[in-house]
Amino acid sequence: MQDISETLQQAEANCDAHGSRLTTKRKRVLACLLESGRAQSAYDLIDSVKQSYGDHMQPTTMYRMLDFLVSENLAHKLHLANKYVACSHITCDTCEHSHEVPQFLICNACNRVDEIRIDSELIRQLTNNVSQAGYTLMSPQVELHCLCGDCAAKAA
Amino acid sequence: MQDISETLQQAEANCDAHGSRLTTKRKRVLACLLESGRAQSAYDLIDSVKQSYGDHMQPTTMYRMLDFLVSENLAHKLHLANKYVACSHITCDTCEHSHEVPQFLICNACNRVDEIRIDSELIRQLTNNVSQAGYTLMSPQVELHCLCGDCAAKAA
DNA sequence: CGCTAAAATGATACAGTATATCATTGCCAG
DNA sequence: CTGGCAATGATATACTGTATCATTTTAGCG
Repeated sequence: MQDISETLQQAEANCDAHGSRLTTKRKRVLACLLESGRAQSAYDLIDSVKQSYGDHMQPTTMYRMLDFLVSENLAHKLHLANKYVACSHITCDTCEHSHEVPQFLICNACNRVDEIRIDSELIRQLTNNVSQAGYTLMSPQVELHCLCGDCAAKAA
Repeated sequence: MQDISETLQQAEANCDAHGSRLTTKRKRVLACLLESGRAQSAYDLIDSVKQSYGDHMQPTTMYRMLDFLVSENLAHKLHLANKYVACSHITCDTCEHSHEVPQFLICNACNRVDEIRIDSELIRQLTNNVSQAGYTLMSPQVELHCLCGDCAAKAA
């Protein structure tokens, strides 16, 4: 597990590299996402930021922060859960991962999220299914409702 | 394309077979889903039922109807879109399909939905990914944001 | 430096999705 | 025919997300 402030620095560097700005507020939201390591709703994050920094953000503001982070590939929106999660590849040097199709495993119980890479052959088959059915894939992101190891153990 | 009233009869028979009841209201909701052939939100369906039958259902009621239909495998909830769609396998004689992992292709533009079967080898790989990451799959349902052929043609 | 345009943020209101809770009705087994 | 359970009604409210317009901050430029 990487140091969070280090990750934030890297994120800022990534933004600088193509002329966008990781402002204080944006950084706070990202920091909260990184610290929790879990998926959080926009409203969860409003609470987190308030808690950690005493900064009360309006919903509109929070959604703007999140849109920015997602557009910069610093975070992902999980549509299945209506929550957001930090990208697990921020500190990778290149953008080689950003062009892969991510597969998200979302723990229904504790909102822990693991972002794993899908085998490219598997993606090929999925998209093949899609085009055979006459559809075009828009946002190739696979999300699955799961139970993480810890929560499965507790439940048993 | 199968006749809708025939599908409804089959659905009722399926319910009877294990002692649950496809009441008038439940049947109306299912009929609306079948007629449209598209994904509809709970509130869309309230309008549809009102339109077709003059029956005004409260949100609470509609969500109960939908929970029932989903639990009977007569409909599916599409979490990506927060919408509901009729199961495309109601009229299959056995429940052989219900144990497969469905893959839903959702048209972002017109909400048309196709439910296709995923190759079992592909499922094996997906679930393999999941268990290697220490997770247990809860609701194995793959949903993908797409554009259907018609809408892609219009957009061009 | 001071101006200006664009980017970022603030503030208010509201639309859309979903659930909690308690009351009432209808059905059928004994 | 009645007691209990399944189904539905009714009201309120919580959660998720967006529209709109105002204000502040920043970067670039003469």
